[in-house]
Amino acid sequence: MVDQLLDAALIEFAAHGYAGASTRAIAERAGAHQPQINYHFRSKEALWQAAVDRLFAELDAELGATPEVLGEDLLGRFASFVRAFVGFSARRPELHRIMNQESTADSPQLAWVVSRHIAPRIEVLSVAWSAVREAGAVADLDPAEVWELLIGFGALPYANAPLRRQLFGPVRADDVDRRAARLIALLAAGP
Amino acid sequence: MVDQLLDAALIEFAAHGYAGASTRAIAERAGAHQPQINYHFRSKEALWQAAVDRLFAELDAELGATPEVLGEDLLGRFASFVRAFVGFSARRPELHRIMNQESTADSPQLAWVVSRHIAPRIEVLSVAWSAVREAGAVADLDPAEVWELLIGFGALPYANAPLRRQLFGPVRADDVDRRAARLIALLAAGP
DNA sequence: TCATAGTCTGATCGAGTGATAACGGAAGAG
DNA sequence: CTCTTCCGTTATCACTCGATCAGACTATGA
Repeated sequence: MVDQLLDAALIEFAAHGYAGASTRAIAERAGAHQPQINYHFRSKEALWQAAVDRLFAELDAELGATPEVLGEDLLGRFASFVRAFVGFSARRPELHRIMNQESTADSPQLAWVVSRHIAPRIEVLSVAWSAVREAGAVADLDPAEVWELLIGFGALPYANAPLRRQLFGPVRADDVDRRAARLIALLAAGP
Repeated sequence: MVDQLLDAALIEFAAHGYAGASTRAIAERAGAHQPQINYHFRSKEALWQAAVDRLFAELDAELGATPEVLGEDLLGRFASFVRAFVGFSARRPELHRIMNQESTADSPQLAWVVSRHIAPRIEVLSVAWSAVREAGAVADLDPAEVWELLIGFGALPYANAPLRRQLFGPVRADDVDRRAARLIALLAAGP
């Protein structure tokens, strides 16, 4: 039941934001009753944190499972990372939906997720990108710009899938591959 | 008073989403009492629509005021448009905050804003981009990808300014110019 | 068989939500 | 002066929110 509640919570929080999602809707989606949320988790906020924790754990599992071809060059490794990231963003749009919802104003939720999840990953990305850049394999962008391109072009279209579908119709079958390739070329060649 | 209510509504809706923003908070921010919202507008939804309408009117005013150098080439005109768009997104982050909030799930609000505001502008952008591309001045991207780069790289960092500030500190003075230049180079050279 | 721990259920709490009605006052027209 | 119209204020409506509680159900083990 804990897992069903976390699944339902992710969908509801991603769709309506922290304030807009109701514990009753989450419970109903999970096939449970509303007080079970306060039984298995202390509060709505604790449920939100648990759901976000699990989501980032999924992300790490997917990125860590990147097949690292032995001896592959730095750029090849970075390209694998980009492909995995785009794939995860398409399969699990909830992560960036929640982040976009909570990044519009300073809030305890934003401070919590930044210090616990985002900032450490920015650090890792910065180190990795500096290494690739010093090897001369990619464009002259700072880590912040790389981050912005990853999120803005690699994840946002999936986070805003309902809008995108209304504008451009159903997504192509090779959408993820095509987007990852474009993104890698963008980061390699640069503007 | 109508203008103060619209200003306050934009800030609250952008920060907390349609469901999460309360009419009392909007009224208090505007220095008014809550029933005045239902007096000047029919309902919370009508207030939201009026605020969004005014926001898109501001966007049109800014984009329409783009200084069009006589005889300037197609790419130059498109570059001016990009600069104006990035500048507006930085000065008025509420637009993309609201769009990101409402694009995470199908809703009456999303359908309304798409048919009334987004779809027509997509149409204009597509025609303009096709003209620039056929002139061979820019990269081989479809309009959907251009749209995604404009929003994802040109607007999202400002929509998520609270997150961005926590991660990368205060923004540089030349942030808008720098971003617009990068974006123009990206669209001109392509991946 | 009984006791215990873990989980679920229904009822209910106070607080906050959008919306409405009744009333008051200010300004302009006749 | 009086009537009318516009706008603001107060009070209150029914509803939903997150949270809490007592009691019921289930399973395990002594």
